[in-house]
Amino acid sequence: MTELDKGPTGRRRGRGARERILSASRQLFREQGINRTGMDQLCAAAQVSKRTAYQHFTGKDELVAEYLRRFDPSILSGVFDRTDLTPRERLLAAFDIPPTTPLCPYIAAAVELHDPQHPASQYARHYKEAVAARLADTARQAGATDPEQLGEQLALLIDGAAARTRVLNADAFPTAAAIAAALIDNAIPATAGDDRQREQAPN
Amino acid sequence: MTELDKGPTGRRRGRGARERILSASRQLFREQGINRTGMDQLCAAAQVSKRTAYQHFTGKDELVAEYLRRFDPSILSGVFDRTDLTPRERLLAAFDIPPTTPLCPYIAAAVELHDPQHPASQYARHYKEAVAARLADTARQAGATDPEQLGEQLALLIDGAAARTRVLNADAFPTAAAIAAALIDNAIPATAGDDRQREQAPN
DNA sequence: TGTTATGTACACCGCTCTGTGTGCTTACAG
DNA sequence: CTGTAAGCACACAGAGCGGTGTACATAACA
Repeated sequence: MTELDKGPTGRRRGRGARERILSASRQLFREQGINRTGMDQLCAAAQVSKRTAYQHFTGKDELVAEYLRRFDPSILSGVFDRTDLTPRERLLAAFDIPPTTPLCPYIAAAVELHDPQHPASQYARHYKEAVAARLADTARQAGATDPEQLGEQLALLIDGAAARTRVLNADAFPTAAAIAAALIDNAIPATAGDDRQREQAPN
Repeated sequence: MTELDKGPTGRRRGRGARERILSASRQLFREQGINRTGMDQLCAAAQVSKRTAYQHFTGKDELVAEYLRRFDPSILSGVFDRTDLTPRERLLAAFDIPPTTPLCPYIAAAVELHDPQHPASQYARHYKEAVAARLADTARQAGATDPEQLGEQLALLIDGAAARTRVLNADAFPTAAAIAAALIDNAIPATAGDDRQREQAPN
């Protein structure tokens, strides 16, 4: 129901099937999981004939991979580009996830597909590595003594919060953010960076 | 091939079907995932007729729940009972997982089943809460100022390492252990506990 | 106008899945 | 030896799955 109803030319059906399919994927794969969402149901939700879907994607596997590739915008990468925040604040902002996000789709895909060679699994791996790299970059800007290590640590915290949120059905990101604050303060020398003028994290 | 071959009376087939089924579950659910393991395949591996399987379990859902319930022994709970270790060492020992363990089956089940109401999902939730509680207990023995918080933090690290190991296909537990060491040292006052005589973790 | 790319409708294939029905065999206890 | 509980073999139902074939409709552009 979000942007399912306007193709590139404003028509409700007709041209723009690919975008409607991907939009429906984002909704259904998250709500029901990948394996529990059939192509029939997905096509019905996208108001697209099954035949058309298979003209845009060679199979469900390719659709799933493309679904993951289209995910990133503004979920995390937006955080790193916020120039209104100091590097340290940007690192912490990565833990301010909207509670609407049920589970990191990359972890979900890797677990559901259960095949490390699946295109979507490979993309999930690359994405996670890219996030860790961006965290490391930001850690470097914040003056961390070992930015790569801090980036990897923060990435692990994000994934832990995502997994735990899913299993426990309760938001685990505040806990992760508290750990992150402690790690960041430990990793940045007292005189480094440009934003050490904030108080010690409450932990 | 582990203990598939000896029922309660030592017979290879015949009496003891239930245990063979659960044993095969442990193997196949971990190797292939729950959804990708059919009852036919599972019964074949257990050398049990399908009819017998459905006389022991009302359905696959119940089997999956029982599979999870039978898992805990010695995977983590063994760590907490090791009296040869100091409390602090026990907390860290939780991160020394054998590399044979592909992914925490509780996270895997929660993601694969995708239904928080599923009996197995509920058990996974309870189990994760129990582990956090035991970590908190041990943290209290180690003299932590806020044991509940430390327990929750360490539990999150374990789950993060498990999830990240799965997605990246690379062991993330060393990273988690390093964070854990830092958190533990931060959370235990300098004079508390009985084992502060160890060197600073290399981080 | 006509051509072409795009999308539709719908039946259909082969496969796998969970779960049953039925009748037969075996192991063990009394 | 015999009764009974446990297990076995095997076919089958009913549904859902991913994916295809065919014939038709429409939108965009020349």
